[in-house]
Amino acid sequence: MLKLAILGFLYDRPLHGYELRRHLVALTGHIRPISDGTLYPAIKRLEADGLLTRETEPGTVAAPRHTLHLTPAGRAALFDWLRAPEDLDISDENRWFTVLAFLRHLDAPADQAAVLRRRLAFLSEPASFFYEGTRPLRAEDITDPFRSGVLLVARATSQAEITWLHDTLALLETT
Amino acid sequence: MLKLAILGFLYDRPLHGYELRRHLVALTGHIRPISDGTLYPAIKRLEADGLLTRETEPGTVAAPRHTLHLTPAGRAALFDWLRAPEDLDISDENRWFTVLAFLRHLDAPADQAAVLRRRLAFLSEPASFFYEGTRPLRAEDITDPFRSGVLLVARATSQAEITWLHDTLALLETT
DNA sequence: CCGATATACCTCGGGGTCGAGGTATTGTCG
DNA sequence: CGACAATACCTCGACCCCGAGGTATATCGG
Repeated sequence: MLKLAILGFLYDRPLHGYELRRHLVALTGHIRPISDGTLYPAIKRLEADGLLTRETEPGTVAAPRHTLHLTPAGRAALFDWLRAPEDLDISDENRWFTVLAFLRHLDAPADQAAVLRRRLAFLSEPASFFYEGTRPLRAEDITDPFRSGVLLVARATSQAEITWLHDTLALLETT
Repeated sequence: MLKLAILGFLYDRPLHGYELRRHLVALTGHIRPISDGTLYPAIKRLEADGLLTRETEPGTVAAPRHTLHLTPAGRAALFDWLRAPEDLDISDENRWFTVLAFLRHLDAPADQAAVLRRRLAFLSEPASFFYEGTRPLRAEDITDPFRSGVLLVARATSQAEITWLHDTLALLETT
């Protein structure tokens, strides 16, 4: 997740940790803040896996900076992930948004469309949120205003996204 | 998160682990599946903290069941959490939905309204998802269809939820 | 009566995340 | 000139989650 967001940002241009952090904060930070204790070990792991290299430059503003460059293996890992996201990347909105943020890096519109279709399939599945004993509750049966809020918002979200998915899939097919 | 969902479900009625699991799967399982290796240790932790007790009953259908009962301390912990959710519970949609699923357990409408207002404040904050170098990008500046999809869906979601929040807050004030 | 399935629970290792804390440099304001 | 903020990076322990695997009982079809 974090791992792939890092690769995605570095694909555009080499960054040093602090800049990378700003990008990550913009992408998901308002939802779920990202701490140094998460970011720097993640960078180390990626370096250890050979997906990126660090080049130390004398600090232009402050302490010496480690500019991070994606390796060919790093680019390959990014493409692999984008072509075949895990189920969690499809179902969890936060992760899904991260996939979308970098999906343009895939060059084949057919590959992009395939990913969008997986999300569409997921959103089209009926989901029941609540149970009364063993019986799943329908939206109409729920009297609690907060729980019906959950259903209302969830449905509005899927509707908006399904519409967008159809539009974008149509657009990809004309390409 | 999981912890509080467990307390929330047990508040309604005592359940054994397997039933609890079904409830949890219905609530968030289609987004993010919950594994045994997560659930049972969580139950153990709650028991160790004195928030629930386990009563072993001879299995009615299969293996002996451990029926889980909320203790007074468990009920108190649930109320504390609902009255003052963490920032992450407010900002992360998955967690927020869990808060909403159990918010009816608070008996004071003023307390419920205060929680809804925190979510409203969060959704009203302007958020920029993407940067070009150091400059935050506006929705109009984004040409990538996938990234503009992120913005479009995010905006549709907040709009729907803001409307619902206003309606529900009005409803709570008449009570 | 055998195997499959559903019920029901548990452990363990690997791995990721977090917050708290630490180090060091440069620029800015009073 | 001294304090402070911003830049820039790093470590550590605590904690939580996950998947893989294991145990055991009841029921039902063939």
